[in-house]
Amino acid sequence: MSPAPESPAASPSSPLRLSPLAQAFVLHFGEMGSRWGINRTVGQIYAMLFLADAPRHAEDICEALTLSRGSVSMGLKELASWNLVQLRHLPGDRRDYYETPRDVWAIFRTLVEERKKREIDPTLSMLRGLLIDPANDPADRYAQERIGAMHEQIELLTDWYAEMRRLDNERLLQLLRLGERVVKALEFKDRMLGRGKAPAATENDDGRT
Amino acid sequence: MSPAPESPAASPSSPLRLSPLAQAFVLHFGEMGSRWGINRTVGQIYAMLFLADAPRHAEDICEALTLSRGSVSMGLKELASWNLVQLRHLPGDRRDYYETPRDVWAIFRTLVEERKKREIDPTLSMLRGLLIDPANDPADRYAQERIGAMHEQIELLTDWYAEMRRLDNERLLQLLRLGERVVKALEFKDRMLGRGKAPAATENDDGRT
DNA sequence: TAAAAGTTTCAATAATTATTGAAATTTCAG
DNA sequence: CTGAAATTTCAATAATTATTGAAACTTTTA
Repeated sequence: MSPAPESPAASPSSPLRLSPLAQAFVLHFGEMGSRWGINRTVGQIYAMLFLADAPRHAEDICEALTLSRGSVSMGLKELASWNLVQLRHLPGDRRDYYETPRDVWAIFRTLVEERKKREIDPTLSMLRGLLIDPANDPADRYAQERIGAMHEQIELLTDWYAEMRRLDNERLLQLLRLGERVVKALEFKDRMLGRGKAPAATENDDGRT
Repeated sequence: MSPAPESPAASPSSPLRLSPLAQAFVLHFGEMGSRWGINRTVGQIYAMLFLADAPRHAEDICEALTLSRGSVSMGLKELASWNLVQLRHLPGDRRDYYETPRDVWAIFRTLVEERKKREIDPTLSMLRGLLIDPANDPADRYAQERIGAMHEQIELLTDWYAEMRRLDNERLLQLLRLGERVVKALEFKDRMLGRGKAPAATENDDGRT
């Protein structure tokens, strides 16, 4: 038994302490948070819920991560806005319980979708706006070309993404596993069409002229 | 004419003022910076260089964006660490000039590569570390399963990415344009193999039980 | 309808991150 | 070498963002 002298009969069933494994996982997510565009609190809450074998309520989270009630509430709100947590209710308990989707594919899809919404879509519409602006100064020809090229590229990618999004998990998996063979097929087709393109190994990318 | 009473003969050839088009573009990149994990200064410097029809030196950037010399130096250093700017030199001028790669595909590749390095690789090795840790408490069985699932998924994606990275621009383009047809082929193959999977349209994703 | 149990908000404050500009450093021509 | 022209560093400060916790709010039950 661990002789932890904490409020003895405080919470009937909550696992106040995280295992060392969970602890390490949670801390990493907290640290990475800033690189992923979320804050430490949000990263930790997500990590904890991801590992939990059952939905958790806010008080559980406060205790396990030693965060204030307010922080947890805001963190959960943010995770909800990312569609990364779902609300659950237990019979005979009116507290809000939270869990993360258990399907890692679903999580991945959600992340990509949300990042697209926040990081790409606004830029895409800004670019469109600039390109159709009637106040087109011919002196800006070069800049307009550059903006057009950027717009075209992003649109190509988002169109492809829209296509891929329609696939279910199983087909997406098939496609990923096909990876190498898709490349081979393209190279073959290319050769058949007579284009003598080189094998395109790890491209020489250094800055020399 | 705009009667801007600024140092009349200050810099001989530098285009101090950005056009309204460039201005809008630069401001947007500054604002989006925080969502992309860079700061406003860095976003603005990149945007300005992206639109420039020739390499620019630091002083140019200071004037065009009204930033301090120090900020610009640090911003350029950061962009260099992302491989998003290249150093250039003009004959008879010992100042450092900077430009962005003009190929939008190269930029895209660089961005993906760098984000992977910073946002995914560290997590992947952390997960590996946790999974092979000899101090495996059997009580953590569920958490270990979850961590394993996450690791597997990320590895699947990074392996696929490694495959795709080997393609040259032209083949990547082909692949993107193929998008829809790849899906069709998979669906067809599936049907031939007797699996009666439904058409898998925009998945029903709402949180109801 | 009131009390209880829970959740959210938000102003204050802590912590972090960005920016400046003066000083140190580097580079190169003479 | 020396001095001028450029770049970089870094301590100070400004700006932003995260976190807390008390008060306001909501929902449910008695």
